[in-house]
This record gives sequence, structure tokens and C-alpha cells, in this order.
Amino acid sequence: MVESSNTSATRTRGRPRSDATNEAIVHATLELLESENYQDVSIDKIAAQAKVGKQTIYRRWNSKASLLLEVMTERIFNRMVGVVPSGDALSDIEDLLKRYFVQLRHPLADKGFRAMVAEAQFDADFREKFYSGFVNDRRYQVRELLQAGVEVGQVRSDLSLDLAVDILFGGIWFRLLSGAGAPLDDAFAKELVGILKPYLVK
Amino acid sequence: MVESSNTSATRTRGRPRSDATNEAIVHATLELLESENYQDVSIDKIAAQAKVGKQTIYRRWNSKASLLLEVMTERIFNRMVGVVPSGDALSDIEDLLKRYFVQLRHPLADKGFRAMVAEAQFDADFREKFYSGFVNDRRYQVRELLQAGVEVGQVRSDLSLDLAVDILFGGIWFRLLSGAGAPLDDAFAKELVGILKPYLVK
Amino acid sequence: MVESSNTSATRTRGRPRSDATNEAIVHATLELLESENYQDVSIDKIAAQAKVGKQTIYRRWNSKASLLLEVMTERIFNRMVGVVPSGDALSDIEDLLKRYFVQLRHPLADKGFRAMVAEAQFDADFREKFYSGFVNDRRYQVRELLQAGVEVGQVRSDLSLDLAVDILFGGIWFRLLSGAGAPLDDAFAKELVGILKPYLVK
Amino acid sequence: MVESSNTSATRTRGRPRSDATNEAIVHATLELLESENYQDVSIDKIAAQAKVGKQTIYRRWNSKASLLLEVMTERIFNRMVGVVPSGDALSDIEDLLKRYFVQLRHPLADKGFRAMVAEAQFDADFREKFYSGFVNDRRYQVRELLQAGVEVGQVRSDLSLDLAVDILFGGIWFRLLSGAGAPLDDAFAKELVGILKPYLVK
DNA sequence: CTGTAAGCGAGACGGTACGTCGAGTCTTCCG
DNA sequence: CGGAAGACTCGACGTACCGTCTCGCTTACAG
Repeated sequence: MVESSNTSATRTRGRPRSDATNEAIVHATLELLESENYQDVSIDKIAAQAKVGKQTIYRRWNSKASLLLEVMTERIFNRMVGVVPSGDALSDIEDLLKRYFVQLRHPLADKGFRAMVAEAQFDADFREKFYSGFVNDRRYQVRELLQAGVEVGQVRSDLSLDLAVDILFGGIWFRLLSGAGAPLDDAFAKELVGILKPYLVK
Repeated sequence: MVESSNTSATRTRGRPRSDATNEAIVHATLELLESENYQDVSIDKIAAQAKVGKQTIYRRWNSKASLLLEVMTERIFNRMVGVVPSGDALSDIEDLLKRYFVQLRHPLADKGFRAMVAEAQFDADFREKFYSGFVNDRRYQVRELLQAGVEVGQVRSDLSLDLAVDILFGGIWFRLLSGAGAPLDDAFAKELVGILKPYLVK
Repeated sequence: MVESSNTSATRTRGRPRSDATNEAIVHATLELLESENYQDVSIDKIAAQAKVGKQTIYRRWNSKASLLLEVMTERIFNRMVGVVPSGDALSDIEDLLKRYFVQLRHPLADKGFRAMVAEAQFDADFREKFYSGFVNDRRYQVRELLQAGVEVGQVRSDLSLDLAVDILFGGIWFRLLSGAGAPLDDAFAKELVGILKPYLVK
Repeated sequence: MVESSNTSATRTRGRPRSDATNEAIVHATLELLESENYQDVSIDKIAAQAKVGKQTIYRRWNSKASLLLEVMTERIFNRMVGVVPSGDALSDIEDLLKRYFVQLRHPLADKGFRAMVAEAQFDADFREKFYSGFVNDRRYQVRELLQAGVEVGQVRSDLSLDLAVDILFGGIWFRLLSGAGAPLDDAFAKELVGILKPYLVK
């Protein structure tokens, strides 16, 4: 489990965990991720780079994966982006995808994303956290937009919205993971929505 | 590169590599994969289990990942399944997906599949092999069916077939990787193909 | 340096150090020494056992070794034993050795003694304290008895008394350290003095 | 247990342990012992210095102590010294002690000796090996000389030879361990043997 | 039918990372 | 200021795995 100091507000006894130390670790991790592959970033290296004892890292995160997840969510995908529903659900979704893609074009984004997917395959705990948090947060956003579309009558109400969402994210993931370098650009967002459009709107 | 003994017909001098040894290694790998996570299956363990020297393994495969790929493709997804075009492309695709799903419900399939995806993130060589072989073989099959649909006038020719294929596989991957346990069953195959309805002429 | 609370009479400002705390630490140390080897007794464990902060220990002793030395000298070899000179120096020495041996048969004595010898090898500060205090106090007692023997004409005056003392303690140490379990009993005291007797008395 | 490659002549399977590697480890240990205290010589440092994997050290010795014992006995006290009995037991013993002292004045000897004594206090296995080997080998030599004296009628047969030996080694140990820097020189050898005068017949 | 190149089991090898532990110091809050 | 709690740095521990190397031995084709 991630036991980040900032989350556990109740512990009061003893010396509190230092936020500066947290920052040093996260920062060192980012620096190392820039210059090395994820698998080559070891806890030892992070500790050395951050001038921190290894124990200090293990006190906060129980694995490299947990640390990575926090680094990714807080630094690379640092804010949830969103769109205000305009009344045109499909257009909103296309906008949202475009915003996602901006983040995913961050130089560390795809390296980090792949690392998360890989870790998720190895570590059941991490998988749970990754999918129920990171992934679901984003799924939910899209689903809400679709739902709004249903409510204004733009989107058919007899469809599985979940499937539509899976399709969208599946398409993105496939591109991300295959490493083929196919770009996540505005055109792709348009295509994705385009292909779903006839399915959704009548 | 993998240089399996059976493929290299030109080497003649010296003692030939034993097929029985090959088999022992692959078999040991499968046995270990059943009882342990992929990351816990080490070459040392495989060698011990197969009563084989480590060198003997590295003579045949250049990494754990290569060995895995072969084990997966030859044992778990052991034959390419296919369908003969019936004239109804979407129905054919649905059939094909159902056949894929049969293989993917093999007890080692999803564990092995995840392992391959994870390895692909770490190892560029493996990624290349994995996507241009395993993945593309299957993509190609679906694409061909779609193309056949175009040729008989069932499927529209003004849309990107590649995108359609990505959508299908993306949906499947997403389900496989998320470990949510959402089943890859016939209903899902039907749903997926449903997405392609808009691709039909008229 | 050991700065036991009882010695520092001058510090007056702030909350005074608690004697009960001192006691708790020493007691916990003894308890742990009973059940574990010296090397397995860590300051962390002592602090936990005594329900005391580590700093509280380090405020009183500057190292594990210092704490050990005090525990040993104050609890195991808790009072200096002595004999009143009877006029027969050799008999007095034999008596003194017997009294030493009573202490050394304390269940923690040889474990503690070995620990001190070991620490003395590692830590120059401790070595100084150990030899100039614990060891020399006892050497001095024997030497005084010998000197008394010289003065009453029982012991030859042309001998190195230091050598005689070294021999006595050397014999004892050798037995203690070798862990052979050779007993430190009255018979051994008699033997030791017996072997020195012809050397000393004529 | 020490499982030095040179001793186990029977293992034939697999790649044999390299003598050069052994040598590199021992040499590195000696080098480090020169510049650092024993406690500061870690297996990590030895491995780094010897350009050897840690496992390679642990394959041969089960602890730092075992390695030390071998280094000490094979390099510092590298050959057992001895004397041929001349008929005068005490003179022979004095000669033998002088020879011991030559070895003990080796720059690493007392550092190494103390380290062995300290380790012996911590580790029962090591203690057993140390005393029944290193220590006893030397005790035995002295005892034999005394026994020879008994046989030629020079030494009294009604006294405990073991005690005499303990006395001699006790005196030496005490001087070695106390770190007082009292020299182990020829004069000391003469003094020690002087103690044994009462053992002479008549 | 014999030499020799390669395969083979076994296990040593240099490296690197792991996660834990201990020492001694520092920092909080509470009395 | 004392004290309990516990964070902090540093660095050692012993294990595991990777991919390579090196033994003695076996196998089967080539001359």
C-alpha cells in the first residue's frame, strides 16, 4: 500500500515525515526516469540520487511500483483535465481525448505509462490500485460525458456505454503500448470519436 | 534473435542439438508458469526443473522473454486459428474472435499474455518481435476479413480498416490487461462486432 | 563518555533525568542479555523493551559498549569484593580469586565478559575504559596483596610482581574466553596460586 | 563451515572454483585489513576490492570470521613454527615462544588476533574452530616440549602440564589483548619461562 | 573408425538489486 | 529541558537472478 505521509493525517507521535524528503525522492525518481529505462531505475539509485536512506523510501512506498504510480499521477499526469459539457457529448469527448493526448505527449509519459502497465501485470496489489484509481478516474470522465449525451438525447440509450468507453481506451492503449510510434494527436482523437459516432448516435 | 535448433538447417558439424532437450525446457517452463508468477520464473529454476544446464537454454533463446514468447506461441496459442470467409465479413470476424477467446481462456493464457506485454515494455528487441509477429499475425487475419468484406461490397471502403482493427484489439487488450476478470466470452465477441456495424454499406 | 545521571550533580536547569528511567534501561538490557547474544541486543530493542526513547539512552551512554560496561560493572560484578590481609599473602590471593570466581559464575558473567573483551577489540575508547577501570581495579587488588607479602617477607622482593599478576589473570582469561567450559572453581584458584607459590616464595 | 575449494578434492562436477579467485579474495582482505579496522572491513568492500561477486566469497566462506581465520592462519601465521627438542625443555620452550613472538610482531598480527578473539565471542561455530585449531595447535606444541622434559627427567611429573601451558598462553594473551603495547619480546619470553622454574626436578 | 567440433549438465563467475537491520543523530509534541 | 516516538543517513547484510564462462563428458558427422 502507498502510505504517503501527506495522506495519513492522524499519526501525530514521533518525528513527522519530512515533505522535503518526499519531494527529494520524487524528484530523483523523475530525474532518473529521464535518463534511464524504468527497469534500470533501482531503489538504490533513487536513494543515492536523493541523498536519502533506502529505508526512508520503503517507509513511504512499499515498492518501486507504488513510488512510480505516485510520481506518474502527481507529476506527469499531475492534474486531472476535464471539459465542461457543452451539450454536444461527442465533441466534448473529442476535446477530452485531445487533452489527454497533450499529457501523454509529455516526454516521460509513455515511458511511465508502459512501466505502470508492466508493473500491473506483475503485482496484483499494484494492479488493483492502478486500475481502480488512475485508469478508472479517466474512464469515469468519459462515461459521464456519454451519459450526459444520453440525457440530452444525443446518444442512444440502448447501448452499453461501458463498451464504448472500453473501445476508446483500448484503442489508445493499443497505440501506446505497441510502441509503434503512431502519434496520439488531434487527428487520432477525431478518428476515434468518428468511428464511434455512427454506433452511438443512431 | 531466437535461433531455434530446428530452424537452422545449415549447421552440420558437431553434436546436433537435442529436440528432447528443447522439449524438456519448454515443458519445465510451462510447469513453472502454472505454479508461479512469470516474474518468479527464473532461468535458474527452469534449468533445474528441466535438468538442463543454463547454457543449454541460452544457446536456444537469448533471454527469458524469447523463451516465453516461444512457449506462448507454440503451446498456449499453439496454432493460428482461422475462418474461411463466408461472404459475411462481420459474422466471420465474430467467429474468429470467438476462436481467439477459446485460446485466451486457457488457464495460462492471460498470465502469459500479460507477461508478454510486460516484457515488451522493457525490452525493445522483444517488443519488435512480439508486435511484428504474434500481434500482427492476428491483426492481419481480421484485416483480411474486413478487406474481403470490402471486396464483396459489404463493408464501406471509405473508412480506415486499420482503425477498425485497432478498436477491436484495443477492446480485447483492455479487458485482458485490466485483470478485472471481465470474461472474454461469445457475448463480448458479439458486442465488439456490433461496434463495427457502422462500417457496413448502407 | 559515560555520563551517568547520578554523577552529574551540577546540572540543575530543566527537568532532571529520571533515575527510574535509568533503571528501566539497565533492567531491559539485562533481560535481553539473558535471552540473546550480545551482538543481537540492539539499542532499538533495549529502547523498545524499556519503553524508552533511543535518545534517552544516548543521553546517558555514548554507545552500546558504554551501556554494557556499566551494566556489567554495576549489576553483574556489582561490588568490588576484597579481602583483609591476613598476613599470608598467598592465602589471601587464593581467597580473593575464589571471590572473583563467585561473581564469574553468575549466569550472565561470562557472556558479559566476552562481550566486553570483544568490544574492547573494536573500540579504542572502550578498551581504554575497560582496561584502566574494570581490569586494573582487579589487578591492583592482587598486586597490593602481593606487595603486602613482600613487606612481611613472605614473597621474594626481587621479582616482577606485575608478571605474576599477569600470569594469574592470563590463566583466568584464557579459561573464560576459550569457552571450553572449564570451571572457575575453588580448585582452580588453588591450582593457580599453587603454581605461583614456588616462584614467589623462595 | 569453511569450505575452501582446495580442501574439497572430491567435487568434480561443474566448473571448478578458481584458485586465482581465492587468492584475489584473500589478498584483498589483507590489503583492507592494513588500512582499516577489522570491523570496517565488510564483505562488500572485500568483494569490490577483489573484483569479485559477493556470492563468490560466500561460496567459499560462510562468514567474515571464517575468511579471517583462513587469512590469519595462512598468511599471517602462515607456517607453524617449531623447535627440535634439545633435551632442555625450558630452553626449548623459550625458543618456541620467541618464534611465536616473531610472528606476532607482524604488523597485522595483533589486529588479526584481536579480531579472531572478538569473533570467537560472538560466533560459537567460529569459537570451536578457532580454539580447536589455531589455539590448540600451539598449545599442543608447548605441551609436547614439556612432556619431553618429563620423559628425560628434567620436568616434574606430579604437576599439571595443562595448567602450565594455560599459564604461558594466558600471559601472552593478556598482553596481546590489553592493547597496552607491552612488547612481546625476547625478554618477555624469558620471564614467562622463568615462571616454570618450579616445574624443574629438584 | 577415428578425430574433432559442438552439445550438454553442472556450477563458478562478476554484477547488480533486493529488502532488512543496526548505529547514532535529529525533530516533533507533550509534560 | 526531559522524554517517548519515530524519522533520518549511512552502510552492511546475505540472497537472488542475470547472462557468461569453464570444467569433464558425450555424441555424431567428416575424413
